[in-house]
Amino acid sequence: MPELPEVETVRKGLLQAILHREVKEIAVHNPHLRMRVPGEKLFQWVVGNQIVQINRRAKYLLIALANEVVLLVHLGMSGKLLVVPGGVPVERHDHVVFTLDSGEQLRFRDPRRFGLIDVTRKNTLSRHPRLVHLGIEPFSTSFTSLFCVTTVGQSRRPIKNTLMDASFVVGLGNIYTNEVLFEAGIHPQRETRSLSRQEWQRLVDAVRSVLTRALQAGGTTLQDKGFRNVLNTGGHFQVQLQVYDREGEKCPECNALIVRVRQQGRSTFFCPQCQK
DNA sequence: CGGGCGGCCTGGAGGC
DNA sequence: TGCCTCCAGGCCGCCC
Repeated sequence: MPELPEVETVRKGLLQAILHREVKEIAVHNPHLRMRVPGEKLFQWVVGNQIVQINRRAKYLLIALANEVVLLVHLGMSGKLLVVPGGVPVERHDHVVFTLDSGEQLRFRDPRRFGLIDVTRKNTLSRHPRLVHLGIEPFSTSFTSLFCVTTVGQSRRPIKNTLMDASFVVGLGNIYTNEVLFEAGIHPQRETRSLSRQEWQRLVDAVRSVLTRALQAGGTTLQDKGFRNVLNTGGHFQVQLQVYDREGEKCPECNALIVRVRQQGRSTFFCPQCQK
């Protein structure tokens, strides 16, 4: 669900909607997210401060305030950050509501509560326990085939598991990992250490290309309940998906039937003809 | 210590 | 119509 393109889409929406706004009020309706929402700290550190920057690290949104405090938000599976006009009734899963000086509200809505909200000081942000183990950003110029060979080139895990491991490279979830492997023509169950330098290059290129196109499409929204941006509208990349959620359909390249297997407890989709 | 896997959580889909 | 089971999946903690 929210992978890098979705989180980045939300970030762009937040830049338009809430940059330079001041947080006037915070209401925590349900603190029971993946990690307990630190209500007291939010009230003391966030209320009365202006939003001065909105960044992203991996799938975390980092909302920086004028007092050198940073709000961390992770959308988990079903989390949304919505910007709504004042006066709109709060819904059942609006767990945390930030009221801004414009009168609008920023709402964290998350039916499954896999999301996370935390607050930390800017000078210790990089040592935050949720950020400290994260791997490389896929759009970093340091993310090269040589980097991949050096860091995970000896691993015996299936390549799909490696790509989804955020301590290696961040931002890829199940949907985009399937698409990346298809674009690179690599079988998801290949042993990581069996990849040639050329295949790693195809993977690195495919990661950037798939993520770029998904971002241009505003992310992937598979069902009614799926991903939404801050204005509560969906993305369009689902129509460009080549293999994900297309079991039994024809491969767009060779017309072979797309296969689904279970890997790492997750659905894996691939073309048995094109992906070697 | 690399890495596999269970559990968290709810709503929707499908079977009967 | 209603009850049940299964499934979706990011990430952490547990354990081999």
